[in-house]
Amino acid sequence: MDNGEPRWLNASELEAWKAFSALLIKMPAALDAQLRQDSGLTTFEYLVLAGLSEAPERTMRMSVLAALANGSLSRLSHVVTRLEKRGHLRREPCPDDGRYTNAVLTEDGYRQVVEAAPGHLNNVRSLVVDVLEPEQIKQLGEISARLLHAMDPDFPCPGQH
Amino acid sequence: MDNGEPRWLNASELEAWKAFSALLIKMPAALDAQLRQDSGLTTFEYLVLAGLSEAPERTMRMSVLAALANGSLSRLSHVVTRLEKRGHLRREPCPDDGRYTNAVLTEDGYRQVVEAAPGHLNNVRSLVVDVLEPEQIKQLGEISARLLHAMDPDFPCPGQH
DNA sequence: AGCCACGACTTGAAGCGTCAAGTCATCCTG
DNA sequence: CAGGATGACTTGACGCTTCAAGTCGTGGCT
Repeated sequence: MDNGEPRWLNASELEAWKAFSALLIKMPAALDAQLRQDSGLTTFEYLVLAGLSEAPERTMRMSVLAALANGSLSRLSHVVTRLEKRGHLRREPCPDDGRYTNAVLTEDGYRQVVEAAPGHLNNVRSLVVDVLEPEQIKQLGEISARLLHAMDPDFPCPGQH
Repeated sequence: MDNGEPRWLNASELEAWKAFSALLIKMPAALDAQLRQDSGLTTFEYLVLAGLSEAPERTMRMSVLAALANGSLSRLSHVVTRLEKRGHLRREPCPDDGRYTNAVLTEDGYRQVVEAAPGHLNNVRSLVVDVLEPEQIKQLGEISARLLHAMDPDFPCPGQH
């Protein structure tokens, strides 16, 4: 791992890293702020509801949903408890296998997503997509895929379509 | 704001956005995990200590430090309280103007940074810098600068050196 | 059948961040 | 030179995430 002298970043690497690391902090905050403001949802909650809204039967297993929203099962369980109290979804034991739990979006939860989605999309556009050149969007996609693959080899390797 | 029909993302925009948004969640978690594991520090705490270690007198005003670490003054105040309890730094009222508070890194805190820095640097290399082509690092820097500028016009406009 | 291991979730406590008030030193205005 | 007004912090409460146990079906082994 830590073999001998550390290799410091050169000037251009450092500049890129500083900007990128600031982005890693501020972009999620900006996305969260809009959703919180306009819909009273966190990004995580939005991902959960939006994920369910596109699933068959508007139903998904907890663990699948957790992966989709990039969070732990424990975190999801707490969030589902909150969303259940608000009436956006409900839990159901999986009929086929009692070890699994399904989350099911309610009508109320579906309305919530439909209401929140355009504002969120708009925000993604104005903060990211519409800010960059088409070329840069492609670059960002490739860079992101590479970095994800470096963190988790299960992530599809970039460079193969 | 929400003028008429929302414009959905096309396929390549969507792909890029999905990868990027996953990255926004997982990269900070991966950076935090290493620091937490190896040094018992959060990224924010590390930025605070590292910032102080490079400042003249190893001293910095709270509000400057907060900006440097991309966080609110309130958050910094809580963190400084914790770090003060651990002996990594101490508070001092600014001698020139009693409204300001300075944070001063202790010897103990300095050792902490010196110990943590190589592992963190190594992690930044293995998760980001060494994963990308030099060309991509440059692209990532430019993209990040643009996105930061879109969120906060005070951030130096990209394209002018 | 009965026992056990496993994996999917759930739960409670502890830690961290945010938000809204509150404190306090200095400046500014009359 | 009083009496706000301003701006830099501080504090406490609350909400969310994590971490470590705990619960509970199933499927495999004997």
